[in-house]
Amino acid sequence: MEQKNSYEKIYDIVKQIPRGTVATYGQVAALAGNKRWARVVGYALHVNPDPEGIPCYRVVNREGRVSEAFAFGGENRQIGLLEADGIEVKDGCVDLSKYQWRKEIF
DNA sequence: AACGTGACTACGG
DNA sequence: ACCGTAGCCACGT
Repeated sequence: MEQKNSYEKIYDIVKQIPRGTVATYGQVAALAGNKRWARVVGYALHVNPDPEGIPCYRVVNREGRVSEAFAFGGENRQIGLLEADGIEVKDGCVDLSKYQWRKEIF
């Protein structure tokens, strides 16, 4: 018995985010099936059962701002990982215009 | 079963 | 342009 498609789908989307790219909650939610899942996406990442397989640090809000209540390691950890991916982070902000994943399809 | 909360987004004033 | 409120979905108490 599997958990459920909802969260699994969200995790699958996040896992598919290519290196050096970021995605917004709304985008992940839209790709998962419903844009209104933005909050659910946040919760799904909050429970983050596999932080090593699910790069939740590549998921940012609509502003391109990273989460304040980041879970595994701290926000500083997320910024470090993003920079390691080749993403420029400014005060916890990412330039979505340059790094947002497949924003074209949006 | 119902209310409240939350890593969100969008619209209105 | 900024701040406040509304909408949506899932989970915990």
